[in-house]
Amino acid sequence: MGDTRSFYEQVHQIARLIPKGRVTTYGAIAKALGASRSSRMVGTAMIHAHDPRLKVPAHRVVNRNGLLTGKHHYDTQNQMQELLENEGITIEDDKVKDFKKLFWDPLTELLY
DNA sequence: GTGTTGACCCCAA
DNA sequence: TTTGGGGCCAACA
Repeated sequence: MGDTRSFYEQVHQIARLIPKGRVTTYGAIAKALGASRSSRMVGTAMIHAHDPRLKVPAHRVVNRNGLLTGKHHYDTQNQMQELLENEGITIEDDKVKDFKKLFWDPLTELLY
């Protein structure tokens, strides 16, 4: 409300809060911003987040099934997977193993 | 002001 | 189980 920052910038701020070794979803970020129907925009915001100066862990954002839908936007086919595995996450078939356990919901985990 | 584009999501069959 | 179609809306041309 009355926020003049771009939607992308707001998405980036939330994404920076995702703990190492955890993941969240496009939809969850959208919901946390009060724009639950704008999940596609969250994905678009991740394309802009590719700039390392922004320090946005875009690899920790996956779709609602734990699928690595954004992997094609990285330099190599398995870079996203490697980044996650470096944080202790196991990937099977382009999906996050134990997704439910590793899922970090900005709404329930942030404000309590 | 209009049209197009998506790193999505939901639901029906 | 897997597909396919419709809806969504911020940003950009």
